[in-house]
Parts: sequence; C-alpha cells; structure tokens
Amino acid sequence: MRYNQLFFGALRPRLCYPWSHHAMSNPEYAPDEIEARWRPYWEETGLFHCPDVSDRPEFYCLVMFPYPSGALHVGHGRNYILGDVVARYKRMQGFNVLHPMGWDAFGLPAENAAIKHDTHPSEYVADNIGVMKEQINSLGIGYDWEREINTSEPGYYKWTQWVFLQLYERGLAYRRDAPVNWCPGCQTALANEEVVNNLCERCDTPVTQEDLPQWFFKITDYSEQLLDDLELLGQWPERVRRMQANWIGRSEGALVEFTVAHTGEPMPCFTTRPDTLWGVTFMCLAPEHPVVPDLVEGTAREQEVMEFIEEAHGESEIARASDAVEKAGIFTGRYVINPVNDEKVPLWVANYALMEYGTGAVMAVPAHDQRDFEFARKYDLPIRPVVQPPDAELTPDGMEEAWEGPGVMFSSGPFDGTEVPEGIGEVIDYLEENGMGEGEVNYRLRDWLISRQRYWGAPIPIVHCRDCGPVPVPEKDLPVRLPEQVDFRPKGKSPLAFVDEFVETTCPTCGGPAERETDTIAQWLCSCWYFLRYLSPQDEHRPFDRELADRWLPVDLYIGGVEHAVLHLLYSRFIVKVLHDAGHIGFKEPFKALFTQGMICKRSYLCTRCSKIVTDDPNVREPCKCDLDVNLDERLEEEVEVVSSVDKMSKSKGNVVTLDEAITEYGADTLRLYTLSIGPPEKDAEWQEGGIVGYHRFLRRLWEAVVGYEDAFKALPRRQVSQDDLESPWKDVHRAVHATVRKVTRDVQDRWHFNTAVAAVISLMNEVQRLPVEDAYDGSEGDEALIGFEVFRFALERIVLLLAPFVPHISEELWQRMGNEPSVFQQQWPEFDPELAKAEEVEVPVQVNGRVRERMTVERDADEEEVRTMALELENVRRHLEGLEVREVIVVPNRIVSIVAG
RNA sequence: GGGCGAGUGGCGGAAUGGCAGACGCUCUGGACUUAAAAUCCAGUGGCCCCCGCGGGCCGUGAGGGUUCGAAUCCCUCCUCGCCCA
Repeated sequence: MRYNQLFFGALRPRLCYPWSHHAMSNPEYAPDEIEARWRPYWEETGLFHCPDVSDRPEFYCLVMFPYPSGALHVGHGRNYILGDVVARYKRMQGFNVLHPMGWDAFGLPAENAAIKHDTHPSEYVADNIGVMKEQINSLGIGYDWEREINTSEPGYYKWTQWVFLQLYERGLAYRRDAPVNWCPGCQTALANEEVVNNLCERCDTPVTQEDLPQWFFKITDYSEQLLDDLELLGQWPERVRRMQANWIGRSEGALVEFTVAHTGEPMPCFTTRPDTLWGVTFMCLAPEHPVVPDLVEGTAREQEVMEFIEEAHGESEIARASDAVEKAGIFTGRYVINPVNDEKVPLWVANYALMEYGTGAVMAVPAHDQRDFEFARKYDLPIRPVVQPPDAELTPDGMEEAWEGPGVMFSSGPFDGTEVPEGIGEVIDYLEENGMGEGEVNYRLRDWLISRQRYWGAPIPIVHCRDCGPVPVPEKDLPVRLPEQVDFRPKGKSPLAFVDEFVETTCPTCGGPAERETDTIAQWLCSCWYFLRYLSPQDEHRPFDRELADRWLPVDLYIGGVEHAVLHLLYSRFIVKVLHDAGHIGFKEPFKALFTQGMICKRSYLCTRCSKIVTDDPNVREPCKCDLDVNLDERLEEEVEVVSSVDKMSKSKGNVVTLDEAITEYGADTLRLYTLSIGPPEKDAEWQEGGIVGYHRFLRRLWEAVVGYEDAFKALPRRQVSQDDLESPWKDVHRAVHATVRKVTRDVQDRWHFNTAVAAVISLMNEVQRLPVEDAYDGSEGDEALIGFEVFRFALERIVLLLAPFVPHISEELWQRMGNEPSVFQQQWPEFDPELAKAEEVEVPVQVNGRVRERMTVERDADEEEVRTMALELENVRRHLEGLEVREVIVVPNRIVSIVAG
C-alpha cells in the first residue's frame, strides 16, 4: 500500500474537524481499559524497580508515608500524585529514582479502631493496607513495592528499638518522674507537641497533668544544633523553618543569683530582661518547685500554700503558659534578696510560673512584663517602672499595661541612662563581674516524652532489675516482641503490665529475676528513621546499610503536609543528628528539600435551622433532616437555608470525595490531571465537582487526535523538519512546541508548578487542533507535501512526552499507538531549541501617558530607533498625541513602548 | 498582642515592575440531531458610544505613595488563614 493512499484513507471521512468523525470508527477513550493494561506492564517490566547502585545519578523522592487509616480521599491522593510526577519526571531526566512507600502502622488510631471493631490492631492494619495499596495502585503511582515497609512488623520495630538503645547508650534516653500531659480520652501520656490549645491533638479531650515515671529523649541537648542547622535547609519553605525556630524558642538572657532571705540558700532565676532587675517587686515560684514545701513548712501559711499547689497541679502547663487559665498565686510568707540592690522581695507561688521554663522561678517586673503586670494588679503588688519609653511618662498608678518596648533605664543604680535593649549586654557583664549571675541562653524546647501507656507500639527495650536497675536489652535479643493475646483496652496503665509472660524476665546483666518495661515507644519514633530503612528493608542484621545511606541521603525531595512542620520533621532531624554523632551515618540533615503541599478542601453546608450538616453522605452521623420544599441538590445549589464554608475534607463534614468515586467516574489520568491543575500545589485548594470534566475533555481530544491518525503515524516515514522549510500555520505550531517544552520544563523544574505546566500543554493542543492537517498533503508523492503532517506528528509526540509524568497511562498508550516502542518512560525528557522557543515576531503595546492605545507587531529584537518611529506613527497613538508635545519615548525591547507627552 | 501568608471576573486560578484575567469550569449563541445528551465552533470582567468596523471609561480588599508604567515595590487600614503568645 502506498503512503498517500493510507494517508488519504485515514483522512477521507473528515469534513470540518478531523477527529470528531473518526471517533465513530476508532476506539473511544476508555480509561479503565488503558489503565488496567499499563499498570501490570510497568510492574512486569520493573519500570519502578530502583537498583541500589547504577551508572545514573541518584534521586531520592520521598512522600510522607501514611497511617493505614482506611479509605483515601482525593486530598491524600494529591500527595502521592505530586510525588509520582516528580519521580517520573526525574526518571525521564536520566536519574535513578528511589520512590518507595510504606506504612506508619503503629499508634493510637489503629488501636482504638481495633477496640471498636473487636479485632486485633494487626488485622485492622493489614486490612487497611490492602485497601489503601489497591487505591494507590489504581492511581497509577509508581512505587518500588519491593521496598515496602510496615513499622508495626517485628522486622522493622526491632530496629526502632535499636534506635532507642542508641540514644540510651549515649545518655539521651532517661526515665524520670515528671508531671506529664495526660489525655483521659486516649488514656496515655502525650508529648508537648501533641497538645494543641490544651486539647489532645488526636481526640480533642482536655489534657490534664499526671505524675508518672516516664521515658524521655534529651532532644534539648540538640536545641542549638537543631536551630543553627535550619540555616542549611535552603530548600525548605521559610515558613517551616520559622515554625521550627519558634518551637525551639531560643532566648538570651541571664541567670541571676537571688538568695532566700531567711536561709541564705541560692534561688537562681532566668530572665531575658536583666536590665529590669531594679524593677523587681516580687518573685514567683512554679507550684511544683521542689523547695516550696520546705519554705513554708511549719509556717502559718503552710496549709493555704499546699492547698493552692494541689489545685494548680491539675492544670496543664501549656494552659498555664497561655491565657487559657486565669493567673493565680499565693504569698509564701518568705522573701528573697535581689542581688543588685539587696532588696527583700516577697516570694509567691503562681500558676503562670513553669517548672519547665528556666529554673521554675520568675523574677516579677510588673512595670515591664505584661503577665507580671496583670498578676500585680490582681494581688495589689507594687509596680516600679525602671525603663523610660521614648514618648511617655510611666507612673505606677497610671499604667494600664506593662511597657515591654525599648527605652532608657532609670532608678537602676549604675545603669541610669543606659539605652535598652542595646545595653542589656552591659548589665550581664556587670552581673558576672560582681558574682550576681551570668549570661545564659534558654530554650523553649522541652525533652521529648516518648513513653505511651498503650499496647500498639514498640515495647521500650529496657529491663528493670532489682539489683542492676534499668538495663538495656542487648541488641542480639531484639526485637522485644509485642505479645499477641492481650486485653489492650486502655486502663491508664500499659496493657503490657498485665501480661505476666511479658513482664517476667531475667536481667541481661546479672541473670537474676527482673521485669520488663511495659510502656511502648511513641509512634513518632518509627517515622524518624524510616527513610533509612527503605534502602535495605529486608536486612536482618542491621537497620540500614551505611554505604547506601551515604549514597542516597539526604533525601532529595520530601513531600508532605505542613501539619508535620514541627513534630515529625523536628524529631527526624534530631534522630538523624544522633545517628550521625554515633557514627552510623555521614550526614546531619535528613531532608535536603522539603515541599509542603496544601490541603484539598471542599464546600460543606450547615443548615441554618437545625445547625446540622446538610448532605446525603451516609458517613455523616446526624445530617440535617429539615423538610424544605426543595430537593437536596437545589437546596445546596441555591444555598437555601444553609451557610456554606470551604473546609478540609472530613467524614463529619460530609465533604469527602474518595479516590474510588473520582477514579470510577473519569479514570485515574483525569483525576491526576485535575488534581495537578487545581492550583499551585503548595496552596490549599477547593475541590469542585464541575471542574474535573474539562480535563477529561482535554484527554479525550488528545486521544482522538492521535487515534484518528494512528495508521498514518505508523505508515508514513519520518522526515526532518526544519523551521526554515515551514510556513504558517505549521511554522507557528512548530515554534509553539519548542516554547511549550521550555515552559513546562521550567514550571516543573524550578518551582513544581504543575498547574501552569498543564495549562501550557492544553494551550498547545488547542493550537494543534486548529491545524488543517488534511490540506497538508495535496495528493502528490513528494516529501515536501508531508512535512506539514510531520509537524503535526512532532507536536503530538512532544505533547505525549510532556504529559507522561502527569497522565502516565494514556501517555503510554498513545506513545505506542503513534508507532513507538513502550515505554514512554524510557524516553528522554524532550529538549527545546532556545532560539526557536522565542517568538519571531512580538506584539508590542504602545502606551501614551500610561494607557495602552495601540499594539503593533515587530520583529523580535528589532532596532529600537525603528520601533520608536513606528510607534509614533500609529494612527491611534497620533490621535492621542494631538496637541501634546512628546517629552520622552521609552522602548523596552520586545515588551512595550511608553510615550510620555504633555 | 507579635510573626508569616493570602485577598484578582459568576467560580478555581494565570500574570512577581511592562498588553490584567493564560488554562479550565459556568453561561450564551451556532453546527450536528426527529429530539436530547455527548461532541464541535464562536463569544463570555463591568459600563458607555456605535448599524458595523472600531473606540472610550472603569477595574486586582480600601486609601495614599514611588515610577514613563504597579495585581506586583513602599506606607496606613480592613478581612481571612496559619504559627507563636
């Protein structure tokens, strides 16, 4: 068969628009078939298999692994899609890409769900993993599943316990009695980071204080490094670095040596404002300060003070540190001596003084600290200003709030006239010279509480021996396995404590009878090192391979939600630093670049009559049942008796779109494309049901364009296309292809803005579709005549290549239908000719006094003088210049001409 | 209270000192159809002049400033979000 016949054959049915009619005889775009075809192909050909070592450069693309909580919604999907696009893009760029996935399977939700459903957490987790894996696969995400990990399996948590021991051996894990945040709902202790506004982060139950022996990690030893090394993280969002810096909370100040008046005992006190020492009018101790009972023992005030302490005890520290709890205190009847002026100041106990901050003692300067001020007003304590603000006179009685700003010191002995804050250093020098105190840096960061009194976690690998005390379990005896048959309903004490076979053991040191530690390790630790385990997930002899770790890490790009900005990311940085210092790895930061993606939200509706959610989602427990004259769709559409808001997807709001329903309707590729187009990925976005269809239409147009000419693509030989041989519109499209490759490459490479990249490809497609392909061939047999068709082919192939990371299934299918060998992912990412990518002619607007009056088309980089002359001759420009004198003409090459006249 | 971010058509969003509204949705008109859906084509920020071709004015939360030129930079304010108090 001759090519021209074939070509005509392919074209004959065309009337005005080639592919709409072809669709009748060609297979329709059927995403379910295509998607089901290529996923197994990739799996079988090992496309996503990542060799440990290759001759290509490494790229570690890590997506935060999920908690196996059940069905995923499109918001979760965004996370995986972003990672997959990056991984596929980098693969086409020639990298050996590590893109693994696993399950953060330990922790409370699995345990609570298991209790609710009367099953074992391991079963619950296994079921959910099965469902979620299926969903992730149906999205076409290309993970190297050979590296899958599950933190709740002994093969994994053995090494989580090993990490614990690394800290223990270095004196960074310790046990102490401490008041801890206790969640009565979850029946376990919580880390400070897990308490938000005095509520449990998980279940919103108000948190109380309990005294318990607990295990802590001494993260505070690394405060300074964790803060300083934020500087190294240039590819992290500024916002996240700031949040971590805030959380670490470095403050410079002085430790001042007060003394107890009646005993002469030292009472050191940290302050960031030693310049206000002369304004101290009282001192406050934290209620749990250990010296308080001794101070008041046998005094008339003893009973009252002890009662106050008892009362303050139940309030959590976090609440006391904020304004959530009203400031309260009580005078102890004792005094301390202020070293700078030997004044006797009354000693109080107050709930806003925290044992965890500084030394548990606050020197109160009500004139210059708002909290001290409020406390002083409440208990009628004196206020003594010692820093004069620039433009006001402070009087003890007239002040309405503390002055915390800058000023000049007065009534301050040798420092009268000193400007602060500049002069604070001088005050610290003075304190040091006179033995009254010394400069000190304080951090807000507290030690990390890792004990949990729950079942579903890795047992802390410690044995308590009557003779030897706490003894670490030797590495060869790891893992300390979780017993399986356990009544794990929460009892306020670890369920493991009730399992005799677990508790009773022998001391690894002396062989005598001993008891196992029964607390489990907080789930957070599991995710502090999982990125190392992906490198050798099956290794039974060590947690990870040092050589591979140093080869692959730090992670090149870490993608996840901003909600982990403090907890997970700070803890991981800490653990990596410890492993580094212990000589196990050669790097100090785990994640080179961090990308925090925004949430996907959806509108939800609240009935204005009954204040319940208006929805037909069966997951909502108590939806609105108000009987109005409109049906549900109309009611929501017209917003009848509802208030709507855009919220994070949640079952209780009835605004969840599951991955399954989204995929069923349009296919995974459409879902992927819409998710990528919904907005810049770092920003929150609103899911709009109607929006998705446009992207499905686009894919179908692309499909029909390719499939309509499938035979011609396969039959016609390729030929060289040179810009010089082309004429409009082929020439313009050929140029547009290069410009689009440039645009997409830049959007993806420089800023991960897939939304604008997709828009650019659609734009190109719109242009390609306007090509009069049927006219390209006039029936003659000369090569010349087929060049137009070659441009068409070139454009479509580039479109397919550019889209491949975004919509992998259809791209693979079309790539093959155009006569190419799969896989499209074995192809190089397309390159562009920088000269060609630039327009030949540019349209330049001409402004007169700041208003665009006309546009003209000039050659790119045209002579400035010529452009100036042309601009001044334009008809509409001349009209607006009538009666005016041209003062200046600004020519910005290829951009604009601006004429100033008056 | 402090810090950071955001505010642009009917909607999601483009544009980071140079043509505001790319791309998609919606809506309107047309083609196809017995009809509808789907699909395709055209139009779609507001107001005004005009048969039309065209042209003008206004417009990026509010107000001011810098500039030949501001959604973009600066100042003041308002609203929302996040983090810290």
